[in-house]
Amino acid sequence: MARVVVDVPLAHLDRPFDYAVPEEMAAEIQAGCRVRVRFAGQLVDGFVLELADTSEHDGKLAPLAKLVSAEPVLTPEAATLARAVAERWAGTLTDVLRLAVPPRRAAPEKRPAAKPPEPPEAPDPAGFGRYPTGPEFLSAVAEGRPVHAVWTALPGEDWPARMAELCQAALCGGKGALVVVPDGRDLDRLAAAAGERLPAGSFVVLRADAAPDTRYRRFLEAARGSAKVVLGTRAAAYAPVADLGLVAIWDDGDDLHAEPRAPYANARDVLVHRSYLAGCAAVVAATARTAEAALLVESGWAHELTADRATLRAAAPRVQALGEDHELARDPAARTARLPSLAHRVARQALADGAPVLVQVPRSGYAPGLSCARCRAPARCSVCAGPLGIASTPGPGGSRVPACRWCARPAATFDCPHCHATKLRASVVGASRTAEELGRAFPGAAVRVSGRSSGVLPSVPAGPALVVATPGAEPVAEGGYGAALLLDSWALLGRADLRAGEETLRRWMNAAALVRPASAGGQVVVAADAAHAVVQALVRWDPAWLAERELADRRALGFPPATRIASLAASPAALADFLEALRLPADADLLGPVPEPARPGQEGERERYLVRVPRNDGLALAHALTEVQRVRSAKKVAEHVRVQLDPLDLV
DNA sequence: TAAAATGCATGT
DNA sequence: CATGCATTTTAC
Repeated sequence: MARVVVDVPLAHLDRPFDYAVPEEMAAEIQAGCRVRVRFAGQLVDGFVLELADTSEHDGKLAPLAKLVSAEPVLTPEAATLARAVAERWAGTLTDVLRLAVPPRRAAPEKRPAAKPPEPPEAPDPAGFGRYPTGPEFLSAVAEGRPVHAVWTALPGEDWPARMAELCQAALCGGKGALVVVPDGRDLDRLAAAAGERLPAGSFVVLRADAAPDTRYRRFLEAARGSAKVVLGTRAAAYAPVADLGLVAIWDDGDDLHAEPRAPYANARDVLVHRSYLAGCAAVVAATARTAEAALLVESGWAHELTADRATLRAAAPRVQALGEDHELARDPAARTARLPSLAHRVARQALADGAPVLVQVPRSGYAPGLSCARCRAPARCSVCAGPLGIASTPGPGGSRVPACRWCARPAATFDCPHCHATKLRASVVGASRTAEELGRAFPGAAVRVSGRSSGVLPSVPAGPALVVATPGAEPVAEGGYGAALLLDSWALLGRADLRAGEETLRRWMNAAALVRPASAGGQVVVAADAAHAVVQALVRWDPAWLAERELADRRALGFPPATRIASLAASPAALADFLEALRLPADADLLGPVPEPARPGQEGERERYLVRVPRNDGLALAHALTEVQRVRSAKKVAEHVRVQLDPLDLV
């Protein structure tokens, strides 16, 4: 008898069904195999969850229609994890399994399983030598102890190397390891570092954009245990890893870690839960720190893996806020680019030292620019002459106040210096336009652009050049940047988002971490008001302080991670019906409804409710939501209600 | 897409 | 109120 999870999307059928195992399959079949079964008349795909002698079902069992493959691709550990994720995020096991197991390909299965390479030597503890508890942590991982850390990487840290050393520690102790990073570029760096430290064939790289055969082949190498280290992007959080000893995530605040498909689980939370199920070590790592990571520390689940202040001072660049320096550069060339004088001085000095300069600018489209409605000249800040822009999302009260993208000062009124018109119009100013302007401010300097539209550069060589990049697309500079100008203060003011402060510091620090230490002349200029807490956190290089503050603020406001919030989105009628059936936990608050912005492919009015419960009632809330989805699915209600737990876009 | 359950018109 | 046929529902 085989217990099978069938690939149907209906919530009320999200449970195992028992099938008889025909004689001819009995020898080959095992838990984790793909099968096809006749289900309500149709042939559907499924996975064998387990083989058992007796069935709870009291009708007669239908036989399995086909054993698709004898390869056990859904390991018991992955099945348990997927079930837990479905439960916690009020989704179905089937939805999670679609992320967890890549589509089958016949060719890679024919290749014989390779023998796992011999374990490597223990890693050099010097890599983590700058963190007081680093070498100790590394040996705990090697000994297979379930230690948990929030690792705050030093600026300039070669984090791929450190992650590879953690994997090396797990391997030398006979264990496997799993590291999840936000994007393909980070994965390339991590894979290169792993290649230098881990035996050939001991690790695989799982990426969503790989060819289907490649993807399945690498997945099989992990499932068969021939590669005991898995490096990948968010879906790799579910990858099978033999003898899992360590899970790790890099830059947990990056929203690429949030899965956009149901049930919308976040890679950090999946890995934290996985480390609990597997009883293994866990590392939540970043240059900055999220409120969620701060809670892991505060609750005692993780200890801090951080350097002391003296080490930090030696590694960090000098950071200055634009502050009261409103003065435009005296240099005539700089005046045409209208760069604040401090930023201009710092950049010029770095270029003169023969070093590249990083300029972080807002993502185009994220914040459209503004120009004079009459003469179409770009609108400038009256204080620092930076470009004016308008928030892509309305601020508090629904207002859309134009503000400076460099110094973040709001521009309540506009008086065009050329034609004295007072009306503004939207215009698109991308990174390339900024690059052009900057090129004129620094004649002779090479200008390179790295962004989504122009292409993301993985790295730039040493030598004087201006490197204009959007957040998350900053190339690594050989030898480090001499300076960085952070002109993306937009996120601070332009977003009413709950995570705006934390996200701003994350972007700034990820860019500033690529700059040389102050002792080697490294300088950072941030175009924002020095009085702001986020700016202070950057100047003092104290991400833990800001994260604790953020956590306290969210506790005061009743937002995650201090609470758990579910978002329910659908038409008003469907929501009324859903809420009618919903049996909320006792301490739940219902907030809303608010209008939901229309999305492509959706018609009709949509709105959204939020349901808030104390953190400890999160599972009870998820269960209540799942129950309603089951009832609606069984009643064949046509309209789907989108349920998201702890969504990132809370306001 | 197969079997079972249910609905419904028809004839006694 | 059986009977036969069509439609809907179930789901192993």
